Amino acid sequence: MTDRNNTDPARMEKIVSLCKRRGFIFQSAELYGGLNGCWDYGPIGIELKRNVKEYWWRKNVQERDDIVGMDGSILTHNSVLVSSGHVGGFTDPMCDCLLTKERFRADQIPAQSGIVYHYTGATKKESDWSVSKDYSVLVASEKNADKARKTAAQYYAQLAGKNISHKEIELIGEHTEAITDSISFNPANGSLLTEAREFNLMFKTKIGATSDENDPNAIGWLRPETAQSIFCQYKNILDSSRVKLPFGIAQIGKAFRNEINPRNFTFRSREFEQMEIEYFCRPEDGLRLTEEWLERRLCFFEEIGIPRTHIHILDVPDGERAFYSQKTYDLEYEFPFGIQELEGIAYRTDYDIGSHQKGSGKNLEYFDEETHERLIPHVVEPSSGCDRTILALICEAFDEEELTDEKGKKDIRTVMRFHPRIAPIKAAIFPLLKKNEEQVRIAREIEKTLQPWIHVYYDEAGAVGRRYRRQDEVGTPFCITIDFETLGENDSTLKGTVTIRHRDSMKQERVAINDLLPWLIQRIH
RNA sequence: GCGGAUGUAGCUCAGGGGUAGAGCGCAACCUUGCCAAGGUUGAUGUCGUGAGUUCGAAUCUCAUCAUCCGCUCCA
Repeated sequence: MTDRNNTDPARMEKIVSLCKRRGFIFQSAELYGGLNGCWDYGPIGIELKRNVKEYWWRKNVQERDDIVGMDGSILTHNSVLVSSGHVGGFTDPMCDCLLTKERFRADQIPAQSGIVYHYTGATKKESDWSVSKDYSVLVASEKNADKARKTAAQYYAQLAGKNISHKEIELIGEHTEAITDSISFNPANGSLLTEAREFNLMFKTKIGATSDENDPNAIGWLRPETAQSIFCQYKNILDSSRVKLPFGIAQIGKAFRNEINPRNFTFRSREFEQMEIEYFCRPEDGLRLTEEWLERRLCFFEEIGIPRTHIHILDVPDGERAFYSQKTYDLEYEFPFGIQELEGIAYRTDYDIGSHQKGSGKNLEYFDEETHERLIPHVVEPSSGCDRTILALICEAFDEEELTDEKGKKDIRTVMRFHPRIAPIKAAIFPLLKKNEEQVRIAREIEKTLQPWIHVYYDEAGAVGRRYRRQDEVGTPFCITIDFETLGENDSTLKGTVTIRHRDSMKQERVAINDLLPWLIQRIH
């Protein structure tokens, strides 16, 4: 098994740098110092992202009879997220140890009893430094008074500054108190913890110009996941689309989480895009369909250029899954900053539709025409992080190839080895020499012919070798060069053909201009 | 949120209380008959932002924002 902590920061830095240099990804509001956890896609990056989203949509909606699409609003009704459990449960009450600064989940601290030593402040011996700040230490009994005093002195020594020893601290206002079942103290050292603070990971907003702070109807949220709008519209889609169990609803869209600590380039962002399917089924089919979706999703990643050998399948064990999930697979990718989740495939049982039936008071049961049975559908959810997929594709594609020319000179070629079907630019078109009017004319004609069908790029600047290398850095799989053979010089049988240079092998072949479009479409579809 | 580091041209980075630097890249022209870095010319920076110290700050101090590393977190 690969070391989960095997990281390569230097490689990641090169990737981030290339992303900026070539217009894949920029930091949001960089002009103003940057907005933490937000990123913008540039001209090349957006093409890559569109290609991935369009391919996902094609495979999961257009090429299937049993899945339909939707696009829900980002602003979300308060009740939706109350019913789903996000308003109450999407928070982590956290507190910090005042002495070690270690962080704890407030709800996971064991209750403790003992004697608390309270202090109101401290002074430093033989100096005029003093501080009046309350602090307390919990110890098992009064026999541990020395330990309590030492811990308190360490705390105040820290406040006094660097290089101050706890032995130089004189404590003020000591008094004791017996206490039972307290969760205010660090179990490891007895130090007082900070007050538990709620970290709600959702962005809250007010709806309406004259909204009242206290009116629950005026509270709105930016959705923390796209799934809830699907669950809320499940009944409308059922009634309007003539779908029958099992069926799916697919959605691609933005979601927002106020992450405590955005990290690792676009991997953990506060604003991100999800590609989700909620696949509704009968209870007895849930586990089987979870396995089917796992396989289908692995195929998808393979088809866009991430081989399944590069994906780690994590069968999330009991106790680590969300409470409603009976089975969850995490698909993880080996990023240069570590192995991290790309997609989750979760069997969510009837939790979602059940919660909204309960929360709304409306009947959301499915009526089976054949068996005359009413049931709450179960849900299998393949949920993919779009931006994470893009980042994985960029990391997977990035390559620095060492070349040696015939004179023995070494050279590094930076090349993005995207699968042609997701490559931002499918083909670049070059006249061999921009001074040759006939070559330029034909190149422009080819550009016009291909443009309605595929994304192409025309370039005539500098030597053709340099233009090839420029395209390598944005991952263009094919370069079309209009040369002297195209004009019929040297060999009249080659008239009307062009050179196609392959990105990965750098090999060349000749293709007739009239065959170009089908030749390309066959390779990029 | 805590601790450490960093922030100077598009990228990578050097420098350093008194005129803003290099390489690559970019633009134009020349050259170029197929894999970048040959020639000539050129553009680009409030030295992350704000405040303080100073006759003078890109340089020193503080704050702030952002990025990276380590913790923590990721229903």
